[in-house]
Formats: sequence, structure tokens, C-alpha cells
Amino acid sequence: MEDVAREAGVSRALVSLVMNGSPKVSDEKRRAVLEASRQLGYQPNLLARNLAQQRTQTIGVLVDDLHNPFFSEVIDGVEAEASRHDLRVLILNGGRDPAREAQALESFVQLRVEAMVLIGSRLDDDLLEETGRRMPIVVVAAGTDHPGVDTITTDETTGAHLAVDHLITLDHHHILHIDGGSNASARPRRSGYEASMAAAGLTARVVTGGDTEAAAAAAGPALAGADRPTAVFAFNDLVAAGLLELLDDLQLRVPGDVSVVGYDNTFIAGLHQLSLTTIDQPRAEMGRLAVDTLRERIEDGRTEPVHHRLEPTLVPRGTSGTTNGAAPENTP
Amino acid sequence: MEDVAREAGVSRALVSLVMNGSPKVSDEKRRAVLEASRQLGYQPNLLARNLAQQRTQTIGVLVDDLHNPFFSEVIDGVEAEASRHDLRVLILNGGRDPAREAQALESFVQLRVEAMVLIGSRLDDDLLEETGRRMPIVVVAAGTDHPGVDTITTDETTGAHLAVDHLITLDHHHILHIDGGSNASARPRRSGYEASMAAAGLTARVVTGGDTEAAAAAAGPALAGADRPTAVFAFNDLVAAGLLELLDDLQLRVPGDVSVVGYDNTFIAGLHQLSLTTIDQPRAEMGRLAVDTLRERIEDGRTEPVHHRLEPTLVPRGTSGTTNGAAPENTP
DNA sequence: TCCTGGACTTGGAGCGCTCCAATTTCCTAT
DNA sequence: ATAGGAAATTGGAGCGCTCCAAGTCCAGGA
Repeated sequence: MEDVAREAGVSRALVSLVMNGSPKVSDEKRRAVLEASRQLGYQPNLLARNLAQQRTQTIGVLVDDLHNPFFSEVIDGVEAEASRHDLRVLILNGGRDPAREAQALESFVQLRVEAMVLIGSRLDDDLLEETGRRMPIVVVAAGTDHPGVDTITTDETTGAHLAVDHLITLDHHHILHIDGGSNASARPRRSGYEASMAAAGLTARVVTGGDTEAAAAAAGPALAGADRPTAVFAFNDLVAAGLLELLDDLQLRVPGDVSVVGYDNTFIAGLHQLSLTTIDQPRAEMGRLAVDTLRERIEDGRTEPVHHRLEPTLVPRGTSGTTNGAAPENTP
Repeated sequence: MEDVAREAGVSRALVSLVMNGSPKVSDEKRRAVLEASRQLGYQPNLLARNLAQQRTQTIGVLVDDLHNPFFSEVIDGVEAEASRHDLRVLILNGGRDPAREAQALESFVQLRVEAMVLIGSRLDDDLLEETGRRMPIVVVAAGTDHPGVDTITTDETTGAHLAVDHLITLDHHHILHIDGGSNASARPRRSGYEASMAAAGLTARVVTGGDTEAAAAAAGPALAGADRPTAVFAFNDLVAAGLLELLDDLQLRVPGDVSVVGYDNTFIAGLHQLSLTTIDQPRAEMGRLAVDTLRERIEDGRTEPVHHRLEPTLVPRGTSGTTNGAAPENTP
């Protein structure tokens, strides 16, 4: 910067003004500075600027799992809205590991991002709340509301309800749930399932799974056993995809022998070959809303946490239907 | 920091030493500092530290498209190797838009990352080379070598060759290629296809596509036309997936009527329901290698660019086979 | 007792920028 | 001409940290 100033024959301060597009610089000097900085290949040091300015114009996005298409679509929404407001977006990947997430969180704090969006976070409430006191935080798609920080969720109970009711309408009575293991949404989705089953007078049956294709294996024993379920409500689309493979291996037809419902309505659910019945969440909208929520804190100084809850919807496709031969039990 | 020092009854410099885990601090003082910083909730300011230290221990990863599973698996490799060497990894998303990518590149420069990994970059050589003079850059999976910067690629010509030869072996003569449009790998993959076709004495036929499912639509006219190809080599798995849907709509059987080969061997290719024949690239390995390559510049001061080229392999699955009824033309 | 050297500590300059108060320049209206 | 004021420019302090040269302290040897 020093050099640019000298080259352009002005003071450092003026270079600063030019670099920040201040209107009160004469065209002549502006041109000189621009020319000099181009010639010297000068790129302002953001570290120094942010330090001096005491603000970074940056929000941090911590994503649970970069591989899950659900999350990347939320990020789309975040980026779209952030760029509308000239906010830089930095992404850190938690890799489905709480320890790595905590580390990423610390990184963001130390980098002095102005706010952060945690997508599918697995962090515990204490850490969240503590960090939330230092800077605006919004937790997106992490299953439940967290005290002390803003949250954007969809109603997981309703989502599970939609899935179960859909299956019940198709005359299924024996519906298995593969839950999400340690995923943040696992608990509410499972209890939504349990509640819906109970409400319909049916017996809930849950196997502990996870949030990747591999988790489908957990359903193996149940599907091979004698009292095989006629339908499975999988934690998410990835698990459902894995399940479809498993069913294929077991030579069970879908939906003839077993119906399958996923969750998230990611693009793989829409592939004709899978044609997976699933529950949709408005992903991009959630991302956008997250940024807006943060901006309310940054700009308007809001301090009490808000909890936005959006509605999921059922997307019926080819993997759910009535069971094969099994005649309705009570037909005379 | 000032406050912590006062609280612990030491100088600022000592706090700095403690925060950086210097060995020459007495246990007593160390404990005092740690205690004080815990009490005050002190988090060192990375901006200031990096500025003073003139280094950031951070590498920037610029990814072309966060949605493409291929890229996220490369990122896995990058992150694994980076964390082995205590390097922070910052991710910026180019969103398949060269302008956004250029902007992200500038962000990284201004943030003073120590090196950057560009995955599937669409940036032009001039910009790359110029930036490459300021800091270590490695371009991963962007189709071809770029002068002036390090590159990690797989041999796209070989990849295309594997695909085409596989189809020819299955007795296909009329093979269509949906190319990658503006994707960085489009050109070499297409010319690999063309060369292989020419070598086999076959007529190449290319439609301009892209790198998402929607691109498959470009093949619509060709598939509906009279001289329908018996096989299609799609730019990547995503395009291939879209193509499978299109074929389904057209009531064409795969591989009975049309064989399909994708590229990248992403997880969707492995789904039983798609069972897509494809070309594998060692994604994680490419990511790891990228970091190692950068470290050679950072640590050992290498300055001449290196170009690593890995070998792709064919992964035959269910979407490729011999054509249906069409009897071999020259059978007596 | 005094000196020496190692183990700790500390003050202060400096990293590259912004921002404010102060100064200079340039008009315009008298 | 010239005071008055707006516009343009500048010097310097300060952002929070590191790092180095220069201390301080203390135990052991002469």
C-alpha cells in the first residue's frame, strides 16, 4: 500500500479511500491510484483491513456433511441471500464429527466472522448457547430448537406423520423405521414416527441406523425375519437408497413386497430409477431465511432468539403402494 | 489479551507464548494465563495473529460445484491430508460460474491463504498463471494441464478411450457423446472420444450438453430420430443419470436398446437401481496429492510446476451390453 | 562474596490497514 | 480581491497480535 501511494504520488490514506470506493476522491487521483495498484499488482490485505475495521463482512457456514445433497442445497440458499447483501461466505466442513465441528466453530470465532450458520449441527446446547452469546448464530435443520440461538427447522413431527399416514392409507400396518443414529434430526423424526404409529394403534418398530447409505444394513435382520414389515420409513433419502439396494439383494420387490419412504427429497429421490417417495423440506428457503435471521441481529440488533419452523410436504412417488397378495385381513 | 495479561499478572508477550504453546513458560504462569483466559472467555484474534505472523496456515479450496459428488470426494482427500499437516481448510463455492470463481480467487488472495486448490476450475490460463506467481496453486480435475501452475488430472483421453472401447467391444458402432458444455473437462473428454472413434473407423457424433442432469435433454433429438445411436457416452454420471430418465420416458430399454456409460464413478453410479457403467477417477487420492504438491512449494520451495496425471479405470456395470435384436450385419 | 549462565519475562516496534481530526485546495459569492 | 465554506487530502493513532533484543532472577562455581 505504501508503494502504491508513493507510485501514485498520494498518501496511504487516499489509497485506502480509493480501494473502498469512497465518493470523495477526485477522478484524477482515483485513476492514478488504480493505475499504480494495477501496475504493482497490489491486492489489499483483508486481514489488516478487517482488523482495523473491526468487522469482516463474512459469515461462516458450518456444514455437517458436504456429501449430503440436502445440505448443499441449503448452502445454495445461504449463498444466494448472502451475496445479495455483500456478505462473504466461508464454508467449513464438520464431516459428521462433533469434535471437528467444535473445532470449526472455534475457527470461526477466531476468524471473527460476523455470524454463523450451522447446518445440521451436532453440537451440544451448552457450547451453542455460549458461543451464541458472543455472536449471532442460527442453527438450520438440526432437528429441534436450541435454546439461546436462532433456529430454522421444519416440523419433523409433521414430516414423520406425513410419511406414516401415507403408508397407513396404503393399508400398511407393519411399518419399520430406520432411524438416523447420531444425526441431529434422528430423535424428533423417530419420535414423530412413534407418535403417529401409536395414534393409529400400531406397534412401532425401530432399528438404529444412521444418515448414509450404509445405515440401511441395520434393517437387514428385520427384513430377513419371519414377521417382515411391509413398509419402511427411512431416516433420509440416502438411507432409503441403500435400503432399495438391500431389498433388491433380498429379492424383495418395491413396492410389491415392501414400500419405502425417504426424507429430504434430494435429487436422488427424483431419479426415475429410484422414484422414491419422500418428504420434502424447502432447503433453499431455509438457507435464505437463515441469513435473513442473522441480519436481523446484525443490523437491527435483535437479541431474543427466534425459531422459524417451516412445513414439510409429502412427495409420493413409485416406492410406496399397497402390498402384494396380502388380502385385507377383515374382508368377509 | 491485555485483560488476560492483567488478570494473570503477566505481560502480553507471555500470554502470547502460552497461547502458542511455547515450552519456555513456567508451569505456574502457564496455569495462571490459561485460567484467566478461560475466565474472561478470551479467544485469540486470528486476524491479528496472522497479520503479525505474516502467515495463515490456511489453504483455500475453490470448488466448481458443491452439488457434484465428485468434487466433494476430492475435498475429502484435501481435508484429510491438510489436517495431517495442521493446515486449516477454507472452502469457497464457484457455483459453476467463472465470474464467481474469479471473485473467490481474489478473496483467497486477499485473505492471504498460503496456497490454494482449485477443483474443476473454469478460470482461464492467464489469470491462473498470474495468481500462480503470487502463491502456490494446484488445479485439480480441470481436464488439462495449465501452464505455470501445478495440476492433478487423470488422463481424460484414456478415460474416453476406455469408455468407447468398452462399447465397441460390445459391438456398438453408433456411439453418441453428450459433451460437458462449458465444464473444464469437456474438451479433452470429447476429443478423447473423437480420437477413439476415429481410430476404430467409426463416425463420431457429439451433442453439446453440460455437467448436470438437465444436460441429457440435448440427446433427445438424436434418440428420437431415425438413426438412433445404440450407445451413449455421457460427459459424467449426472448427465448419464438424466439420460437414463430420458430413455425411460422414450420407452427405450437399457442396455437392450441403448447402452450408457458415465464418468466419475460417483456414488449414484453405484446405486443398484442405476447400476451405471462408468469411468473411475481416484478422487480422494487426487485431493491428497494436491495438498502434498502444494506443500512441496511451501516447505521445500519448489518453483517449477509439476503435472501429476493419474490413470482412470473402467467400471463395467449394468447399463452397458450388446444391443437387442439387431443381428450382426455381416452374418452370412 | 561475586560472577556466570541458563531459564523466564518483558517492553516496544511492527504487521497493513482504517478512520478521525486537521490541513490544504479550490470555488463561489460578495 | 477576498472571506467563507465545501471538497479533497493527509498525518498519525490504533486494531490485537508476534517477535526480538534486553532485561530480571536465581542457583551454582570460583
